[in-house]
Amino acid sequence: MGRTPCCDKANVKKGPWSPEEDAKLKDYIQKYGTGGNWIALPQKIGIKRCGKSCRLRWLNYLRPDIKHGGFSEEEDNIICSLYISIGSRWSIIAAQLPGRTDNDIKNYWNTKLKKKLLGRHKQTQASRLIGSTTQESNDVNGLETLSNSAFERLQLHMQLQSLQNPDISQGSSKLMWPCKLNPIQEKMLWSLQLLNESPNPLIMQHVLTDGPQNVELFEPSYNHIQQPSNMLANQMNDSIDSGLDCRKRAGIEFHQYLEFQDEIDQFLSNKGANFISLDQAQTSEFEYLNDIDGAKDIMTWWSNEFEANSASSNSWDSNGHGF
DNA sequence: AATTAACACAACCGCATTGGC
DNA sequence: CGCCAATGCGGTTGTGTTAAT
Repeated sequence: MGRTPCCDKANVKKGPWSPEEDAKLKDYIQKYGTGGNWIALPQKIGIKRCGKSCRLRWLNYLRPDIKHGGFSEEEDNIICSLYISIGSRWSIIAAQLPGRTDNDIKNYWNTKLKKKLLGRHKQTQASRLIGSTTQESNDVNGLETLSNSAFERLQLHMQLQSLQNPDISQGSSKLMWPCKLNPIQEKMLWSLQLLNESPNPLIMQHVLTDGPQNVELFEPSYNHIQQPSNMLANQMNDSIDSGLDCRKRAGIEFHQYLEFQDEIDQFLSNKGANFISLDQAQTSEFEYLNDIDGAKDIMTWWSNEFEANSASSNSWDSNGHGF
């Protein structure tokens, strides 16, 4: 049973490509092209490789005009902007960066850029909670497990906003979400948490007590959704509910959350990059992303700020640019 | 100098999508 | 319209290199 393999695994070489294999593949494709059939290509060339492997090697390494490493600041900005807008659609992001491959950008994001933009912030959040209660510390750990593309995008978005309005992020007693979230962010949190199989109880408390009235701003499309009660939020303090139980008790169907996700994706697509005309009603919330240059300016400043602060590990905290 | 940890990048895997029949 | 092979794509793993101890 199961899937039929694309090639005879037993007679196929795996692992790093040798210079000879590279030369054979490159020469053949440059002379004759792929012939529209990657599966048959290895046999024609006389190398013991899977067709998919040949395709990957060509696209990611051997193809002419491929750039490796040395990402410029402008490329960083584009990657960040697009990641916030569309998430981990690496092929689309790569299409905006001539000479870059999706694999290269993905690796660059996962190993460098993400850490640069998110990793340090998480560390900052955790350090702020030193001295907090055990329950609160557990909540931070829970937040780590929450990390996914959408959540990272939300974090990036919030960070950009807090840079835009640093005053907003100060002076609140909220533990994890000290800044006032704009309605779409509230909605994203609400949606993400309820979709999550293991929602973070602290965030749930926030979104269930503070979120609903903000979410209502986005009506009428969600008038049909019964708002979760504050009692439910209190219960989250006592025990960690599964996301499914929570959804069930909130009286919300799964497809309604998917609508949330779609709307959020659509919203971010409209606001993050300047590819689609802006929705007038929501423009004021994301004016700083209305043009790509504005986003670039912020990202450039942010990147410089990070570099300037990276020498001393504590200085970042004192700047008040966090949540 | 040896060992271990962290990092960067190449390559693989398997699911989703596409297109021909 | 459904089936199936080829291709595309994103997540994950493997491997080589460098830094730290």
